[in-house]
Amino acid sequence: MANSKLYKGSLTTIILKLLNESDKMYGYEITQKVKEITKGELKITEGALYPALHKLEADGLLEVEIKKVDNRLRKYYKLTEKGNKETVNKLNELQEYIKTMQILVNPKFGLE
Amino acid sequence: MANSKLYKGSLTTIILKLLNESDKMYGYEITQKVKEITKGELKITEGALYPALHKLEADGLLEVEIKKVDNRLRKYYKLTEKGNKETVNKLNELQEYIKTMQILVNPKFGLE
DNA sequence: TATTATGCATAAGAAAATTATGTATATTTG
DNA sequence: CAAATATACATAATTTTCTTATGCATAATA
Repeated sequence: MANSKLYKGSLTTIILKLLNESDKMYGYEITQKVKEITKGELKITEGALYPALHKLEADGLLEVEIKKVDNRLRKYYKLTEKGNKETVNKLNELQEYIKTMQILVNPKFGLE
Repeated sequence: MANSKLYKGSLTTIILKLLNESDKMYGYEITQKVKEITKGELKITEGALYPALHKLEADGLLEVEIKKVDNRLRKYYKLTEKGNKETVNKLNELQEYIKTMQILVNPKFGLE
């Protein structure tokens, strides 16, 4: 995923947020979008992405629509209502995480 | 560790940073310090902490000094020179991670 | 024509955590 | 004073999440 292990656990948050912005996306599109936005910093591997998408679908956060484009299959994913709520949760957790880590790592943040 | 999975992968960074500030600490002290600083937000479990400390020691980032206090053992850990360098790396990686995630999650950050 | 890009998927293994124990002493509380 | 909690270490089984390695198939490019 990247040179740092910190990304472990954040894939779901990334997927949900991208779908929250883009209405619907397919797997390969997600990998390209992330690569583009992060200027190559972050590359989502298929081995991580597809199982993650399947789990989100199984959990009822995503729904799928299969389309054939240029004779190739695309599985478009979009957020369900439950998925929308979970996106909000995940984004809040990310902000919490960042705040907590900054307190731990930069003690000056804790005082003010 | 916390209600969010995002902390996965950040334990090493936390340990190194705390030792970087405090010169030397023992395991239990680390768990208490983290709980205190984060006001209970983050609780380091022993099952995660001790193996992590042992790995850092095996990798030559920490060195140990055992002391008996009040008839109980304490294993004090402190950073080696290698550990100091790795601390800098880990903190840089954390800043990079935060920056990247903010770009992904808050598109406005990407434009400036 | 061979490689790269597009598009999906899974399986084996590694890494890092959780959860559940285990041992032992010191202190506090009912 | 007995029981519970705090201090202090440790490991083992399991789970989660990722990497690495494949596999299949079509389209576009070199």
